[in-house]
Amino acid sequence: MRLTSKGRYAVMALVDLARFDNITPVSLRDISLRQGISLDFLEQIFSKLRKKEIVQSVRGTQGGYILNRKAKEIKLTNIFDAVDEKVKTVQCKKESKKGCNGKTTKCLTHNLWDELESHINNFFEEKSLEDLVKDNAERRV
Amino acid sequence: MRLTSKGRYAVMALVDLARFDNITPVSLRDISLRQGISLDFLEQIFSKLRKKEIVQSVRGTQGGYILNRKAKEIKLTNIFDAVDEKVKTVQCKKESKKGCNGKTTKCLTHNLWDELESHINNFFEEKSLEDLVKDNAERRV
DNA sequence: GTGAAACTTGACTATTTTAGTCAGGTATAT
DNA sequence: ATATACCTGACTAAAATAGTCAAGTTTCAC
Repeated sequence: MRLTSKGRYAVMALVDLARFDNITPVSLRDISLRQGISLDFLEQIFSKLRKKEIVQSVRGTQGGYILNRKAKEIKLTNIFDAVDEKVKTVQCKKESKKGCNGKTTKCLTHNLWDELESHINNFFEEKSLEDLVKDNAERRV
Repeated sequence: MRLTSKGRYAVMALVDLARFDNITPVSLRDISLRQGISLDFLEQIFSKLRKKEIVQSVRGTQGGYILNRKAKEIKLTNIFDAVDEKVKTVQCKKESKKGCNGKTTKCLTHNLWDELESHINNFFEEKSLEDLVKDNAERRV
């Protein structure tokens, strides 16, 4: 079970972005340099974040991105959802050969995986960008 | 973030195995048929489970595998550990370019990933094979 | 109005991981 | 003996990952 770079980078970049005043746009180039993430890759990620209205773009010189909502209102869930980072524990298809369709007939461990998925998603639903920025500020004191 | 088949199969197979009396060995062929898992793949998995002393093998005709410990004492952690299913949330290397070594200088989100890892591992440490078998028996009533 | 900075988009690709397969064994109950 | 079942290691096709690359468009600063 591992987290993909796309998901990890998305969060890293947004925490970086959220540290600023949210009025002056921050360029991806700066984030790229600070976080050591490829600029091209960041562009892919931010394109998705913008489509899901997590960030707003400002084009042209001095442009960049700013948060589209308050840091408090952006949960990890929203970020992961935007970049298609999903928690997948089961593989049972609608028409499984072993009769597991997730409803009437479940495989021996179906409940377990559902539980695990919820457990992880709960974590993502509770954490906001604000939490992360604060946690960081404290550690720097 | 997804669970690999190896980890999922290992748990499925062990739950299947744990339903029996733990005296008569259960053959991989049977598990393979019941759970729809390739026999060759199961052999790989059980080889690892045996090395970590989670199951015991009985060779020859009428042979198979039995649990090497009580179902209560086998936690998901043990199973995942045996088949090298690891929870990996960070990628920070000892000598990262951005100075994150996980100790003195941490990247902005290092704590978060550590927390997430613990959160998931807690789940695995609490669940035992016995829990899973019981949960299943109840649902069948 | 002309650069340069920065966002925008889509296609492409090398590498790694996954999820097995395959081919040979060895042990033992009947 | 022989069939059943464990045992081992090497191999491989397919999918996912982690980007790169190329060709734009927009807008600020001068």
